[in-house]
Formats: sequence, C-alpha cells, structure tokens
Amino acid sequence: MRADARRNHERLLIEARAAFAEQGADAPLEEVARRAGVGIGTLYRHFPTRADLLNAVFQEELAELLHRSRELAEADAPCSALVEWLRALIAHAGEYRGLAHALMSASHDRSSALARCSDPLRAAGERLLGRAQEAGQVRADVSIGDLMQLTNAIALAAEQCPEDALLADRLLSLTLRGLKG
Amino acid sequence: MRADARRNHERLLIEARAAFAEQGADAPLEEVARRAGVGIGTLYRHFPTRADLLNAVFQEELAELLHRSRELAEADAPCSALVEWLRALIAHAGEYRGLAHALMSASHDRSSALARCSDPLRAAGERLLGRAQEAGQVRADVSIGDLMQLTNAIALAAEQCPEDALLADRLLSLTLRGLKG
DNA sequence: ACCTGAACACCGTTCAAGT
DNA sequence: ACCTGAACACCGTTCAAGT
Repeated sequence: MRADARRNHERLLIEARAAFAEQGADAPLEEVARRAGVGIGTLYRHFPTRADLLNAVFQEELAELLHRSRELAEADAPCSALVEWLRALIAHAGEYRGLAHALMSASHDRSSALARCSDPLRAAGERLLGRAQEAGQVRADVSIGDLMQLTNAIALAAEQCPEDALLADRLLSLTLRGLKG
Repeated sequence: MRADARRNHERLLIEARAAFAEQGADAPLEEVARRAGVGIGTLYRHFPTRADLLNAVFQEELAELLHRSRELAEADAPCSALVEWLRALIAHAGEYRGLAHALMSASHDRSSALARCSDPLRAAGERLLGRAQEAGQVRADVSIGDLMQLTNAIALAAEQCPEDALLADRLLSLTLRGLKG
C-alpha cells in the first residue's frame, strides 16, 4: 500500500472511532471523511460498507475483551466469571450508541464483516459458559448463542434509557437468575 | 371534520397498516400517501410524525391486547396468565418489523404518542404481575417496567433472526426462570 | 495506484399556491 | 378548511476526471 493510502487509512480509523463514540454508530460517513481530511470516495475505497468501518474500529476493543476473557477463564468461580464477562460485553456495547443494534442486525448476515467480528467473542463466551456448566453452576440447556443475543438485547434496551443507569444491571440480574442449574 | 378529510384519514390508516405490515414500521411515508391516493402533505397534516401514524394504526391492536389481558386476569394460574400475556406482546411486536425498535426508542420520550400508546399495556401488565406476585409465584422485587423492557428487547432480537422461529420462546423461557419467587 | 468531489438517488419535511 | 406537490434538506453511494 502506498504511503499516503496507509496514512489515510489510519486517519480514517482514528476519526471514525471518535465520531462513533460521540455521535453513535450511525454517524454520517461524510463527516468522518471530512475530519480525516480526505474525500468521501477515499473512505469508500478503504471501507466499502459501514460494517467494514465499524469492524475495523472495533478490532482494538475486541482484543481487549478477548484478553479479559482469558483472565476470567482462570478465575476460581466459573459462574461469576461468566457474569463478569457478560457485564463487560454490555459495557462495551454501551460505549457506542447504536452499536448493539448494528451488531444485532449484522448477526444473521454471515457475509458481514461485523458478524465475523463477534465470532471470537462468541468463542470466548463459549469457554466461560462451558466451565460454568461443567461446574454445575449453570443449566446445561443454555446456549451461548441465546445468552449473547439476550445480552445484546439488554444492552440495546439500556441504551434507550440513559437516565436509568442501573437498568442493564437489573435486567441482566433478572435474566441470570434463570441460569442457575 | 370535512367529509373528504375524514375519508382521507381513514384511507391513510388502512394503507399505513398495510405498508407497515409488509415493509416494516419504517416504510416510506411517501408510499403510504401514494397508496392512499393523497399528497404527502395531507399525510403530514393528519399525522405530523411517524410516531403519530404508528400510534393511530395500533389503536385497534391495542384494544385486542387489552381485551386479552382482561381474560387472563381471571385465569386460575396467575403466573401462567402473566407468561401468556408476555407472549402475546412479543407476538404483536413481531407482526410489524421495526415496531419493537420504535417502541423502545419512544419509551423514554414521554411526549411521543407512541410512548403513551404503551401506557395502557403497562397498566394491564401491572395487574397481571401483581396477581402473580400476591400468589407468591413471582418474586416481589420484579417490576413491570423492567419486565416489559426485557420483553421488548427479546422481540427485537427475535426479529433479527427470522430463521430461528423459536428464539423468542427460548429467550423468554430463559428469562422467566428468573422470575420464580 | 490512489484521490477527489460533483452527481445521482432516496427519503423526510415544509410551505406557497390552489381548490 | 383542506389538499397538492414542488422545493429544500440531508445523507448514502458511485464514478469520471485528476494527480
């Protein structure tokens, strides 16, 4: 890749991250391009779809979340570790308004970059869930897919009620009481 | 109201219902107007916002749901009645793609017609929840607000995965196990 | 090889003119 | 009093021309 192209790529990522955090995951792409000092066409050349751009922005956060999951996988209490992990996912989704919705929309479209982005999260969650189930702390008939869908749905609901800071916690607790095996 | 205005009002409601059912709650308003044989300005005159139009369309469904809640309020098993009611809400949201999201977005804006539209639903749910709690079948610390948020979130998640017809059922069951007092 | 931005498409919303 | 639809605004996306 040419030096100027690489530079544009980096600036686009930086500005996209800022714009998504400030204005939500549906921030105007035109503004991302403007802030990065490039034409809108250049943005599309580097990231053909919004999902591609979101995906690229979240690679960094994704690495952090996966790191956290490896820590939790060695915790003493498998069930608490799983719950901690789900809380971390909700907190992450809460940092970008509209992200929970984007992830949800993308989840059933396997060709989307954003859908692939949550595959490693799913795998990490599966390990934590498996441990909690083997320890007999979580029912065997709970699937990681259902659990992550529900987590995402809770994040989305919480996002709509920013004035109720504890909503996500309460909804998650309500849900988790149903996990106990 | 002038006769032609009343007629336009009715035709707009009929076509809006059809368009929302076919294309989702974010169907182009221009098309609703076209199908109703009126100018787009007339649609805006009768329904200044999309939420007003959605609200008007759902008044009929709302009456049916309230009727159902009164039947359930006399059922023998208060907890099953509550669950039945939540299932009915999810089924209703599922009939119009995007409705769950619209309801969720509107829920924190008290001035929206759509938010007021769910007030009677909330009141009906509160009666059913109260009966189940008095019978000792549901924990006392569960609120109808949280329960409806969660129900709506589940409806939204289910809508994104139409290929998994049982998703809503499973997520609701998972949640409901946490209710038992 | 990459970038630019004008151009096009689409939809929401308003409002001056018409009936 | 109500209706109409052109006009404007906004944003996403493409692509011919430029470097």
